[in-house]
Amino acid sequence: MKIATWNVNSLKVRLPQVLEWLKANPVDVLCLQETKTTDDKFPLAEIEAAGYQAIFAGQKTYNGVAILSKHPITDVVKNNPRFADEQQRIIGATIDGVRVVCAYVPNGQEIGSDKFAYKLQWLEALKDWITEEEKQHEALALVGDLNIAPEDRDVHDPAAWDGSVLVSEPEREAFRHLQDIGLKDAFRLFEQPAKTYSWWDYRQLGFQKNKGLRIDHILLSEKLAQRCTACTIDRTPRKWQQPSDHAPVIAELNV
DNA sequence: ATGGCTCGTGTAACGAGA
Repeated sequence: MKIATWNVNSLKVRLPQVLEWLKANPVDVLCLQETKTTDDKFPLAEIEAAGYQAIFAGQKTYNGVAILSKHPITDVVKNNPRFADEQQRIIGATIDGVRVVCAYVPNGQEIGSDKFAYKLQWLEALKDWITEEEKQHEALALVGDLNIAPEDRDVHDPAAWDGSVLVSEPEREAFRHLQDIGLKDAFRLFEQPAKTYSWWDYRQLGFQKNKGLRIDHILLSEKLAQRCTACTIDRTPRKWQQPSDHAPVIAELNV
């Protein structure tokens, strides 16, 4: 199974690129974040025409997540049952025996803000819920825009980013707590080129200068990590015209 | 020091992202 995650920053704008990318990268499962569209406007027909089923949880203007799959999707869950949330940030399902949880973690905006507190509470509740899910599904993948660069090597300029949102110690601690419950960062299971990132600022030629962060992740339960044979970030669509600011992350699983 | 771009909304700026 090939599983991928991509923050598309508006599915309406990016749909042609999603279809183009799937044509070149026919993954089994593609998790999307920031679809920014209500469910009644989700482009289901186009996605089905490309050979994928889809489940989605969207809202107007902000957030929104979806899972595209070549294979049957069962036991769909929307949102974290342990955390009341107006924002559509989680969708999960079982596909080919793998529990897939697609997450769009809050950005946090600024250290000390209400949004930052919400981010940390959200992550704590996510960890509690995933702990329960792991008991029922030993093959589990938590994937998405986790909005945390877990280590300094995931940041183009750690000094410039020091103490700011996405790299702060409380956020990194929350990321480690996800590792404490057995989740493995698929990207770090393998030798990787230095300065590999998944997001680059639209401004100031961020991509051209590789001023990026690795904030999109595929985290695997221990059983699944043992069956992971590769994890890469595909920079190609970031070079396209009118790109998302994020690039897809792909993992290959021997399941 | 700040903002620098790209979304949606809605049709002008503005909030939000990261």
